Amino acid sequence: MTAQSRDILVTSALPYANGPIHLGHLVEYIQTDIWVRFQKARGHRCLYVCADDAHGTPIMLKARSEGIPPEELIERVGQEHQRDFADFLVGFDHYHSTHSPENRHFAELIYNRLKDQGHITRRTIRQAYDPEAGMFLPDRFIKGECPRCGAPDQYGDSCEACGATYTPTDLKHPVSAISGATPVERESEHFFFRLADFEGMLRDWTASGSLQDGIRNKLREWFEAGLNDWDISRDAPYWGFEIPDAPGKFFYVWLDAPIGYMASFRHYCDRHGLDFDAWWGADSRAELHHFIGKDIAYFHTLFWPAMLHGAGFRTPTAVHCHGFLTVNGQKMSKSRGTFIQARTYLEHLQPEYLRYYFAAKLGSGVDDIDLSLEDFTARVNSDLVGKVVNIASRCAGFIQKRFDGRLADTLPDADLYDRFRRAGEEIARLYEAREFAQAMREIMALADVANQYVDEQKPWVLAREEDTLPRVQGICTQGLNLFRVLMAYLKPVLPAMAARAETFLDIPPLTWADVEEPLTASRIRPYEPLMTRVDPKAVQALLEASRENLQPAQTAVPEGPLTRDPIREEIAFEDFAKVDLRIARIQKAEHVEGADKLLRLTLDLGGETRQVFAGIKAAYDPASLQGRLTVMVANLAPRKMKFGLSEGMVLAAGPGGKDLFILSPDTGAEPGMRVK
RNA sequence: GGCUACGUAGCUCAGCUGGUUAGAGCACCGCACUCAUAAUGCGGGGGUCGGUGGUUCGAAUCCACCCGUAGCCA
Repeated sequence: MTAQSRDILVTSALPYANGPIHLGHLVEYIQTDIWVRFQKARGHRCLYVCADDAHGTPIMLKARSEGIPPEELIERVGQEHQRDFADFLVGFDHYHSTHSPENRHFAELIYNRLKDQGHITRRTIRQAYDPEAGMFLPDRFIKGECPRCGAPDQYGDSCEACGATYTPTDLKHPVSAISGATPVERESEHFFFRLADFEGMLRDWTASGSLQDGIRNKLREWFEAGLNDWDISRDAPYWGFEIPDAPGKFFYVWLDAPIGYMASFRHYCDRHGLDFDAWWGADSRAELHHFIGKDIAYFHTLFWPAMLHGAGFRTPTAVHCHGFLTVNGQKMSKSRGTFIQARTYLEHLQPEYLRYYFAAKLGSGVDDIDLSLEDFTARVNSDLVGKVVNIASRCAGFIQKRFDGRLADTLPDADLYDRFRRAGEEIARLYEAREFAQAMREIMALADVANQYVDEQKPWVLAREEDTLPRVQGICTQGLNLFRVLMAYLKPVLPAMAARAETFLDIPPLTWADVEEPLTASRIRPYEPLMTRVDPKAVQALLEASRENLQPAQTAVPEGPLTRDPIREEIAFEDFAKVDLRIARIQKAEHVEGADKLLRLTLDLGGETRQVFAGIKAAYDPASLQGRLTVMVANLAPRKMKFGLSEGMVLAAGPGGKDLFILSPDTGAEPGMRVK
């Protein structure tokens, strides 16, 4: 049924070895793993490799702060990463490290070949240097005041308050984040990769149809802006590979990171007797697919193909970008408990819930996807347990009790089975195109049909009469066969549940081709629940645990709101009692024309309404405020403002700008209630 | 700030190159059923398709501007 077997090498981006895997990472590994499992199920030779990205300044500093050698840090984190991936059923064929002999070999090889062909140049640049720590400082390690808006404590590349971008030397009052010393400028010779040498080749590669539309647009923009040299060296002290014949100079971590794909595969080849060059040689006929996040598209669509081409290797067949993960519609947040680590999730919930939910939301585009925990619970329970598992569950009892576990010899509705079988073609096309969400929709539509079938046939009615009882065996055999087809289609997403289904049906591991023939006249085993429901309480516990996770981190930071803004002088109760705080419902929230910071709020006090102007425009979307309860100062003297009269104020915490947080009462509070 | 995406029912999302009364799942309401992990089936209510203006016989779908969200600016 399928075309000839393909050779497909697949990678996910290398996770950085200075911290744990979180749910945002998992979008990518789950997406890739589903695609790989699908290819394998279809009978292709598909290999999935990955590695830890184990070099660079952040790792060097983190190891230093823990008082251990970097080797020890990356070994430990590497083990943690692999355990997390394995527990999420991500099935790498090999997982390696960029701090490995293979990677050193390829980094040097590629560098030397590029250098021999004149694609490397040297140039002296001026850079911030920490005289106390004795090292050059990456932009992110310099802090100071924003040159545009004066916001304190901003990083060396951009301002979080006003969004300005600049270079570290523009910062006012810069300090090193490492030692606190004032950085000085110092000269150093750096090595550059001449990316512009490859513009023609890159334009051809871009046009070859292996990129998503959004990414192609982005590339066009980058081409128009012009391709600049890429700085690929860093000065000692640096944690990485020293550049050959250049003592004290190291490869920038981003140079050897993607080379880690090759190193990992090389290691696999050595163990399994594969011909590396057949996959990576310039004339390779194997496919090479990289799955990455959209934030690192630049490295994978420009530097990486250019490096490969320049060094005489093949270029990628495709680079697949995905978007970011938001939780409950917002960026993952430590304070909201939505910055969820893989390990924390595993302590509360099954990995396959998340695999299915991601599959149900992922398409081929670069759009962000949202993990809405309420939707997550409802979707998994309804689709997987209510629909799919239900088919097996409602048929199994009859076969077991009435027919001693024996399936009928033939299917009563061969056409229906055939319809399920033929749907596999379209579902495979969707998997191949990474349209997982659409594939899940197709599969669930079939699950609905299967439930309708059982409903129409009413085996529970037929089972009451002796003369209609024999038909029950056929109907339930039909139902179980429809379930089996669905399970084959879902197996890339739900490998563990598929394995339980295989045990239940007493069949060898399902492949895509198995659906060609129905399962008849065999014996099944006693039914056991194939999947249990998501417990909303476990979801809540997960959020709580994630919130707790960073308590230590927060207390470890010496500087907090209290040091910046100390508690004010003591007051008497009478002083406090003068302030009349009331619960208010935000009836309307709207932008004020011409106002930079203000929103106009119409507050319902449960009897009267007030107009209040609040300086929270940067922090809240008006639509998200409407209907919310909050707390206001109700007896504050009205104030005439440029845009109208403000009759009170709403309470909010935070330094300002985007970081403002208005108050919410617990459920039960009603507009007008006094807060005391 | 510039650029690239995105903004459709309470929630999560489909809607290809513009064309009859805008769709699905979940949630909600009613009915049926009781085999199944209170699962399933049938029916129903619910949307000014972010806003404003424009192109067109006709726009959720094209254009401009505005608002909001995300990413990139090496």
